[in-house]
Amino acid sequence: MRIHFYQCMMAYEIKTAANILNLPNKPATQGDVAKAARVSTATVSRVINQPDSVREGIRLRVQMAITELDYVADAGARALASKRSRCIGAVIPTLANAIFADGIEAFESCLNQAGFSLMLTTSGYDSQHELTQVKTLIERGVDAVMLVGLNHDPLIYKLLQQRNIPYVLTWAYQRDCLHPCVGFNNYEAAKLLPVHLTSLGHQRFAIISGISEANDRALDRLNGMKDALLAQGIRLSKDTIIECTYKIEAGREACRDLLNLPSPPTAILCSNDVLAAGALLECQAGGVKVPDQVSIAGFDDLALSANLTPSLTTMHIPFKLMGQLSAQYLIDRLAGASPQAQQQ
Amino acid sequence: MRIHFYQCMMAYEIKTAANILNLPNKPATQGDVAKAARVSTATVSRVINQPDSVREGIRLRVQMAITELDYVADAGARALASKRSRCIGAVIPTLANAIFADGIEAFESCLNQAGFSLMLTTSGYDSQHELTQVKTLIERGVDAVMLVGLNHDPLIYKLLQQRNIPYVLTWAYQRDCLHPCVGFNNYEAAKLLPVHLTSLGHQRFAIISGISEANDRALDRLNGMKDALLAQGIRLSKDTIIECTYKIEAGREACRDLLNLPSPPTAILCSNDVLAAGALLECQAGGVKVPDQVSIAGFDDLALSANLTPSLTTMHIPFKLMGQLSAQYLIDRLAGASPQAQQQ
DNA sequence: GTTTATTTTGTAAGCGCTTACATTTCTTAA
DNA sequence: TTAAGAAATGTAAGCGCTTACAAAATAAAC
Repeated sequence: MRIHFYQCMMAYEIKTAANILNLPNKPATQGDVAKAARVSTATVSRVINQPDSVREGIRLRVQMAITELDYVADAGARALASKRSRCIGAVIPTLANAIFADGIEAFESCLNQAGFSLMLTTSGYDSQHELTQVKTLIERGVDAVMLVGLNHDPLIYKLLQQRNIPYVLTWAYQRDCLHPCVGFNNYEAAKLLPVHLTSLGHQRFAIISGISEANDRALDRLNGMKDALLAQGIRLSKDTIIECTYKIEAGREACRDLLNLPSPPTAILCSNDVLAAGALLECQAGGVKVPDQVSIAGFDDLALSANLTPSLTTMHIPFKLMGQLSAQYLIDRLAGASPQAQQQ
Repeated sequence: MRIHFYQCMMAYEIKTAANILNLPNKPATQGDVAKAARVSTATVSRVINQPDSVREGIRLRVQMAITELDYVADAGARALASKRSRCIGAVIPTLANAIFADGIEAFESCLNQAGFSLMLTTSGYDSQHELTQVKTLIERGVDAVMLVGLNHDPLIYKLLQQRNIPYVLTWAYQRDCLHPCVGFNNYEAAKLLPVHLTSLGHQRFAIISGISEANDRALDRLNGMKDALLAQGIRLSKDTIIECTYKIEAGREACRDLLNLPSPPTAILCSNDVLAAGALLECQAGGVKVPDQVSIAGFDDLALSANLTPSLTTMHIPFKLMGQLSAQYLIDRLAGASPQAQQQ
């Protein structure tokens, strides 16, 4: 049951004492600080950017003036003069999927610690929109870019390389990828699920996949599952492979369709945990016993998955780590290093 | 069951033909475009910022030159000269909670359509960290800021007002709030849940709440529930109110503790759906019948909630709308308007 | 106490854009 | 046709910072 309360309230433009106070003095500039501390602007700049190069007495004087005047450096001027915005852009398909939300959280946290800010955009799984978003990020002057997945409009690479903007692909990995990437091999990982389930004796399979067009991760997972089944001599008919959006309702619906087939599957492979959770919940709602009548496997290892009853068989993916490593790679690149590939 | 595959792979620094091509020509400037189109830089600027003020012939010539040269305006220079970064900052507690992820997605999408980019940071429910993040956003030169909840370090307001940076508080609403806010009244909304459940005849209640310290939404919800119960003559003992983090495991654990009480509750009120889902799943796992033995109510109306069996009683919250309205408010403010408060 | 090497600080030239203002070009009406 | 007004374009002055380079202050060596 769903209770509704206020839809949404707004309160705007309240006049407070504080609001009235804010009219006057425009923000202090570096010049103001310099004057107050009786030094040149160059010295103020040094105190901010390379404090060790300024003698202690003067440094303290400048820092005091900075505090005194509430000085905050102007980002635009700084970026213009230094050619660095200290912002890193990311384009992810959507925040609605927890795997991106978690990964981005770790990504942002790393950037933050290194003194960078995150500019975040979403593509909605649309590669043309992704291109637009990359262009926007470039216009905003980001120092580096993070993208999800391996397949992107070639123009994206061209634009980034032209401007010498470091980038990293993540959430996926391919040994011979032409671009720096951080992730794992979705195809190989997906092959493990059918192996596990056939070892339990299952013969009649079905797959609930994400939309494989324009989502290389979904496609790789789908192909991995299909190929692993083929290797066991199992070929899926068309009606046992359903593609749908990554929504729990979609997973339920797909599962319902599968269970209504003349000869329903005994094992349902899902290309992510949201779909798998949907399938599992549909079974519960429909009184279908899991895993007695049907086994369900997912992919991603969401927090939810372990807490369902029965808990979901799923493929664990280290999203946080991926976010951290991607961030670290870009940070290292911007620091002038050439990070070495490694496996963790 | 959880299957592990590769932890995480990385491939870096692959040399490709494309990589080698990118050495030369530094990006074109407005001056280059001006020269190519045989106009002044002012005209180029106008073509970009107020195309209608340039005659068609020249406009086309300039646009052609822009395309030809792959010209992208320098964000820093633009911000410096125009005093506008076209970036809006947001500080949210965490992306791990779907309600923020969804709201932010809508927020970003609105900003995007209006030509703004989102700079996103997280505070981890720590108000001092939130202050730091706001400072960082100011340093990055954001044009406006969005914050979650009503209670913030006063210094945050001071900093924003000093620099005349518009801001909006969201995810919460209070009639006499001194700051622009978009949201709903968590206290009043939370009062409705006990009302509903007492009307079903429940008498023994328990509450699973988020950490109320440093989270005004959680506190308001908790107080709303307690007060509504008190109004019905029901006073909760200390051991029937559990505060925990917004994690599904925490919800399960809390639920387990509650069910093990000498006189367990027949109704459990949870201050969000993640906790409620945890509680519900714990009951399922423990064979406790819902709603026969215990009723569970949540808050937020996550996609998951409607799909559990039985589905969760929950309070619907219009997160997307809140994100959209917050974005619109800030956009309007930046456009010079004084948006009028309204209720949707 | 000089002279020289070293470190610290100041000077000033941009960075690439926007925009007020001056100038030119085009309309329009007499 | 021409003068006046309107519209389009150009000129050039910043915006606030970083950073070569020059100058000054300090330390080291003689």
